[in-house]
Amino acid sequence: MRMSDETRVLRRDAEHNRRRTLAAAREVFAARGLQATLNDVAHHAGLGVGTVYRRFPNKEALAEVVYAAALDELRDLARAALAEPDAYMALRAFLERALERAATDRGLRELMRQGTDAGEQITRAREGIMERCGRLITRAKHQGALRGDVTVADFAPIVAMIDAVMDLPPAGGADPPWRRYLAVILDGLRERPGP
Amino acid sequence: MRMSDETRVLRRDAEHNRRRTLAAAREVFAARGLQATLNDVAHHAGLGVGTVYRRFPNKEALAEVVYAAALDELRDLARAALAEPDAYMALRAFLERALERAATDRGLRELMRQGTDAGEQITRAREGIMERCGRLITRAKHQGALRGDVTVADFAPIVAMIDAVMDLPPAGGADPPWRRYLAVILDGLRERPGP
DNA sequence: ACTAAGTGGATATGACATATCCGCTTGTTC
DNA sequence: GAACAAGCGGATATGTCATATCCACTTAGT
Repeated sequence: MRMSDETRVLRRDAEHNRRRTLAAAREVFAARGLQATLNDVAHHAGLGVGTVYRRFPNKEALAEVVYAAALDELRDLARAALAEPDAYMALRAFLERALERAATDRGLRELMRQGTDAGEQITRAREGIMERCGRLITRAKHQGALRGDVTVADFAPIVAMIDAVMDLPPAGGADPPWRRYLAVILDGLRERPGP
Repeated sequence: MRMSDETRVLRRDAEHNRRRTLAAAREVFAARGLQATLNDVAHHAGLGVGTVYRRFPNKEALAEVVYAAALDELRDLARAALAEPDAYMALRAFLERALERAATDRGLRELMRQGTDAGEQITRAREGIMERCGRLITRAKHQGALRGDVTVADFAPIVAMIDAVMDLPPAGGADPPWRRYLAVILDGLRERPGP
């Protein structure tokens, strides 16, 4: 009985190059987004294109390996947020952390944005995140912290809006503008004491 | 003395096709954005590619003719807003109208977004809009309607954020979601009575 | 009827990404 | 240390796509 292709033990140099490929992919995707080519990744890793294609059938498969863990982390973050007593503060903290992670990684952002094509694992992680954030929102409403008209459907648009503004450079020495806009939006969605 | 090329009188059929080209360009750019090809435009107009290239040297020139008037209108709208007594309400009304116009026209949106390449006239119109909105914002602050930390620099990001969310379909029979998000953001930037 | 102007669309051009192929090198095994 | 499977590199085939031109043919205007 022979091992399946996926788990076959690689020759030492091959394993080394696989790691180099993944590290390079992380950097390149983070800096230039998923539209970077496998040639870019290969050269950034100091390898030939053929070497990369020997390990990964195409860019999507590589991206899946690179980002599966990252998305799982975010999902765990969302799960942890559900344990907090104050749902509004938990949601806010989660968004800040998740977006902070996204701020330094164009590829991650593109993956979160696009509903389609991303692989099985990625899709499942994203659904997990959505589901938990939905529950956070519902609880925050019941706790009277969010306006009654806020729903899960607002989650993706909020992320999209901040995403649109994420590349703005931090003015002066302060932190980047997107944090302020996130605060504005979340603030705008708070329940206000009636007049 | 002969007329310059720009104002030369076209043969009747040529003039007719020029108009058809412009009309087709308006529709195609509005629906698919500026990345639509001149081939698309030509065929949508029922013309050959060559015919379009005879009148317009390239896509940018065509886009300039198509959108110069539209941007001038927006600039006039901004100018009119400056005449209103309540600067905050004027700004809000202007944004609603301008974005409403943009909502039905991808090409217009792309033109407003990209700082670069757009032609002379377009650039000037956009600068005119920015300048007037800057003054509106300043006045709204002095009138105590906007928070002290709001500046002209917030204008482009606000537009970008709404733009990111503009293609969301109107849920149910209501009006499109971007209006609500614009309201949320503007509301979040209002000066609040101290605690 | 003559001709300058206009027309269509096949096609040249050039950019670019994906993926493969194969002669050569290297790690591993016995 | 020989033999060989595994791995490597990168030139190149392939495919896609947008831009822009060219020229044989048609038509408006006089």
